[in-house]
Amino acid sequence: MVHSYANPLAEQIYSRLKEDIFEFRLLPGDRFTETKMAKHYEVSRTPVRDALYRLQREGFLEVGFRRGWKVRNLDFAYFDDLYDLRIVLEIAAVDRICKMKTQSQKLLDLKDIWLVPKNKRKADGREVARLDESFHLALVSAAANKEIERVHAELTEKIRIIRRLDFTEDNRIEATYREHAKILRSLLQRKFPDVSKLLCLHIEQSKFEVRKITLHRLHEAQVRNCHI
Amino acid sequence: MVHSYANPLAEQIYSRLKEDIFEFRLLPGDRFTETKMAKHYEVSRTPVRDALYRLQREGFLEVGFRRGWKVRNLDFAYFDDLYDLRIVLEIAAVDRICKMKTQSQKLLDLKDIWLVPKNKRKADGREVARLDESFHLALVSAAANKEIERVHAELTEKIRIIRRLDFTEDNRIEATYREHAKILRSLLQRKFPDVSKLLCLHIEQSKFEVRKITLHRLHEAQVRNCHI
DNA sequence: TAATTAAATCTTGCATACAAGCTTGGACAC
DNA sequence: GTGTCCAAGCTTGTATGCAAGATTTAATTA
Repeated sequence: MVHSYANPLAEQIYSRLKEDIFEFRLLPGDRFTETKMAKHYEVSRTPVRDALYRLQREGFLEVGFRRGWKVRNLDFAYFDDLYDLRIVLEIAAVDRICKMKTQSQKLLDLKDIWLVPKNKRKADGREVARLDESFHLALVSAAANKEIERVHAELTEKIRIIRRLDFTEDNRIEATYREHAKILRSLLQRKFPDVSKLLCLHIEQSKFEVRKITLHRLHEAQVRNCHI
Repeated sequence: MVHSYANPLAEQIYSRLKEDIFEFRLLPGDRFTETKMAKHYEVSRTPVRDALYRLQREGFLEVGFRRGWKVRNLDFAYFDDLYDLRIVLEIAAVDRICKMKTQSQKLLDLKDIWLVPKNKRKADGREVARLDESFHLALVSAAANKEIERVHAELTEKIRIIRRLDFTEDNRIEATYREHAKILRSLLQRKFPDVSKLLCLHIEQSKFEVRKITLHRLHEAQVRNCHI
């Protein structure tokens, strides 16, 4: 029951749809039908439906009974709740880590990425965005609770659409390196109160910055892109 | 996009399947096929598939590529992780509640159920199990974060299958009333350190008791029930 | 002109047909 | 007796047909 991949086509459509949403090729508020999507991706309605319902459960889409599909609008109250949940989970993770007897290898590996001289830092926004996600996922993974990890990973997917925008300005990239370094150093010394405070501020700051940027970028995308 | 219920049949099959799993009519480890389930519920494979995949993503079932379905085995490491996540979320909830300016009505309503004289308490296990769930859901709901609430509600569904068993013994029902009363009183006085400690112990204790009972009950069910 | 209504169209929900590929059982070789 | 290989049968993945009901459009009436 371990080997074998399930629903190859449905999986593929799921990924492509999600990417279209993330890249703002499908814009918040856009309406469409299953038949149109099936035509667009050149498959039948069945795998499209599977993908759509999965994305609906994950909160990216809405569906009305015989009334078609709609990309969910960006809702800052929703993202605020997600960021607050993220703080809860990551603080819980570092709490658990600080109480552990042995240092997790996953944390030590992070040193090679975040505790490096300035000239070895990455400068590309997309890459730093990916590294930032990996950093926080690794923190939670090191806490050794699969369910916390799973929920945190799902949450990470949900905020990615706006979180990426935090790395489109150089000073934000620098701030990320600075703050991750401080968090990591404190964590390796197991100073829970310090880590806790630093992490909380770090996430709150990111939440704030992203909110500033998002509306602007969304408007850009609306002007630039051709809809599907 | 608000009115209208989606997929009536699929929804119904989902509920019936879940109930069959919860009531141990479908036992952990049981294998079955989509066609058999469709015959059993007298519908086509389509709504059955929708329900099955939903239950798979929720962690109740496993599916192999063209190899059939299987009810997931009870895994105590999994439930331990869920209980730990539950502690994290509920502690976070009471933390938020203690920091609020005004008292939530949802909490005040709980007084009528849990702060009552002994002769007004419920004695039926199933009913107390329901009330216990409502108590903890209400705590988290009062914390005013929809995403924490959603994750906690999903988690509640996942542990229900074994959590119910905690209320099959009278002394456990009494302990629940006693502990809920203490938690509620401390919470209404916003004594976070007290609530935090009481809640943590309460959930840990429940986790421990349930673990003791589950294997025994599961064995009983295996002997008693006819499989689907 | 505005409101109402009825028909046509659209969209999803469910049933079913077919195909790809996994599993199993038996024949066969050694 | 044991291991290998092939074929038949299952089981799911995908495509498609049809029906219920929601939406839209246009005609009709006040």
